[in-house]
Amino acid sequence: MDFASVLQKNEPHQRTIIHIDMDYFYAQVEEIRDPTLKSRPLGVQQKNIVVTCNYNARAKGIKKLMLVSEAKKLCPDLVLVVGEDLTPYRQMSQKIFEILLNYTPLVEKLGFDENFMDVSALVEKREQEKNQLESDDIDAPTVVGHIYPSDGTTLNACRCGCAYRLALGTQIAQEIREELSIKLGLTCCAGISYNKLLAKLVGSQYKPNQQTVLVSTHAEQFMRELCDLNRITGIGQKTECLLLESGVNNVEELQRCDIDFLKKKFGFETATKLKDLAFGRDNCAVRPTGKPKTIGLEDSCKPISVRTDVEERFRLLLLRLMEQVAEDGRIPICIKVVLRKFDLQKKSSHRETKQANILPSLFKSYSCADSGGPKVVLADGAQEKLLKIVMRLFERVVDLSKPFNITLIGLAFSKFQQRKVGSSSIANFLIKKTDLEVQSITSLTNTDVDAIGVTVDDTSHSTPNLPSSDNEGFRSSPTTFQPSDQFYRRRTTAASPIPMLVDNGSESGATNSDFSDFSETEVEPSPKKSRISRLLLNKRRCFGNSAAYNSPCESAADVASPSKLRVCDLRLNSRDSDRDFSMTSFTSASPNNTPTSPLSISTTATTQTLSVQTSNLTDSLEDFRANALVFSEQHSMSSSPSINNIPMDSCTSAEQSETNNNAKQYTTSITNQNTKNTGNLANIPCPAGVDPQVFNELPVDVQNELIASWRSSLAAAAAAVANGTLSSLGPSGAANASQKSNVVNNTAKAGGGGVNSTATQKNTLYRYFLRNK
DNA sequence: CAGCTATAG
DNA sequence: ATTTCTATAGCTG
Repeated sequence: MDFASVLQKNEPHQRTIIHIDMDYFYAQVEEIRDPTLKSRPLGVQQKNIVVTCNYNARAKGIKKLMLVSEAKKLCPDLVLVVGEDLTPYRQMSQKIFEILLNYTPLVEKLGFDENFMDVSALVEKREQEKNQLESDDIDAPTVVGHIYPSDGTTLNACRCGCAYRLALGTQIAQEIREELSIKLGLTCCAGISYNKLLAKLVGSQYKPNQQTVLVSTHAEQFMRELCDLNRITGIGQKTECLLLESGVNNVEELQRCDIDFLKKKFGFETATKLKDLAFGRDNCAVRPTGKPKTIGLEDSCKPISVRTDVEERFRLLLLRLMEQVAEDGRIPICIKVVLRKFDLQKKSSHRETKQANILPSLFKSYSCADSGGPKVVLADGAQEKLLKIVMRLFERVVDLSKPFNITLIGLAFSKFQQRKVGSSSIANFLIKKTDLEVQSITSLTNTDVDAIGVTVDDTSHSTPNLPSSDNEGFRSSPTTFQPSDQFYRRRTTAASPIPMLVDNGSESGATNSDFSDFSETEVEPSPKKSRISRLLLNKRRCFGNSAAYNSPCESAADVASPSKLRVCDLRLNSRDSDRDFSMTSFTSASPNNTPTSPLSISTTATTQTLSVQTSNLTDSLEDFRANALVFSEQHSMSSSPSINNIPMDSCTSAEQSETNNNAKQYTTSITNQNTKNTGNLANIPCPAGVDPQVFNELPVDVQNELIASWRSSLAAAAAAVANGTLSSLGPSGAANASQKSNVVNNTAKAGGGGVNSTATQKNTLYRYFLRNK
């Protein structure tokens, strides 16, 4: 018995999969919104297309994706409902999804109107219940709905017991369909089989509002009878074309054809996959659908050739998009524009996209009394900032000095942060996964924020705003400290004993696109990270600290200082982190150290700092030192001090901590900001904003160079103020008549960032050593 | 990583 | 032949 069940687990038929496919989904939703439509031929219209229609309309010959003009000809009394805003369909889709989740957590959405469910566990439970009855009731369970093939074959062909399980599956499918009908008034089809591919395909055998089951013994035949290759999910137009070119015309020929022949044409992976598909083999799991990775909108349109029209479209898209983001509750840190240019040569599916990272501070998050968790809205003024970013991305696709025609405009948010509270919070992450101990949540003075003239928004959970500049809102990895990406990456760099602090250095925080977004104000190209790293490494070697350099932290530039973490940034990506946490066994942490949730912390008025202590601190000492440098570098461009805020004598004793090569000295205080320890000071004056600790460790020649570049930086800033210099911005080349005003407008808007960009745009040594102040 | 293509509904 | 409005996975530089 045990042996048999082990064998059974290795059978490819052990699972019970149900595919649920709503009938003519959009049209059904519209029928619910207006029940009088049920008795009439109904089509749902997007632009000039009838994207779907009910069965009354189908009876008149209306097909999916038919032109409106054509449909009207076929059926003059066709009722058309515009369905370009997908909100009602999205909401209904969500209701369906939630009902399905009551049967099993293993529900995977495929579009708005289809779902896969792995009901194996439910089936097994019912099997056991039946066995416990010990009655005469050992007959196979009644099969509900259609059986493939339709020749009266019974469901007992396979010895592994899959027929029995699938019969139970048909009962479950029936229950699901009934519930959807009663609770939502929706009809659907269901396919029941032992894998996703077959469940999906067999479900459409009988439509609408019916269900069909398929057992393994007839899978091959079933696939063969599909005939058309593109009926197989996974074989799209391109692949079908290639197969047809190769002389493979239908499923049967794909089943028969030489695998080596396929391998030559498609490579090993694809060839094997194609063969498997042809025979109905598919072992891929039902992957539970979580929060979306992107939230986007797009709008096709008749050619647009004026910048302001484009901007207006983007504004509307952004507002609509924010409704979804609000509902979602996560803060996105990347925005992408999607454009289709009118181009007869290229296919209409051809799209160009540009994306940019954005600051979380553009959003405000608040908890909502109503059920659904936190909501996210745009921060004050964020709409205009985002729109500016969007238009700049637009201008990277479209050369405004030439005529253009845009036929599709899209906007999408991605890279979502997620609030995590409780067991998966970041502080627990620190406690459990590392040797770190959360010592205290100390209040960091927000003078560094105030000093640069920014008001901190007490009421929001958003991060403090960065100084006002034309680039405000951009999130640029190399210039702005944002820990979240590093958290994402940390998931895959598990080796480090201190995941918070160490990155394996393989990934650069800087990205080309980030910098090209900045390039309009940053005259110099972005500093090469490797250059900084090498510079730092060399400095270390001067001090003979090579041992510390053999630590997992290879690249100083990739390290983030935990002492600089803003608690409100401590959000993890939802699903990924959930998975990682759940799959990692932790030793339990002291409950007393269970931290306040990031949410509540960040509501307080001051910026917060996580102060941490590590037991093997000596090993990471060098990391911390490196952090000081790196963070300064990251911080300098986005929060470059205005001239008024550079204290000429800032290297006073209070600001400086002791110069000491002994690592243990660091254990008392990692965050220099909180250090009361004034220590003995080096004689060399330290440039403003540079960590004296760091400064003092530099070779004399570098110190001198640093001071020199500091002075020149001051001079530049002074000059900028004196001249009222504005940053040069953007392409202001010859504009044709219709776009001239746009260009002027564009230039006028460039004013914001003047001093900053001039003062620190030089790629000076000083900039790299600016401290986080 | 950024951007594109293929895929699916 | 190809359209609409999404969303994801995977490839490439």
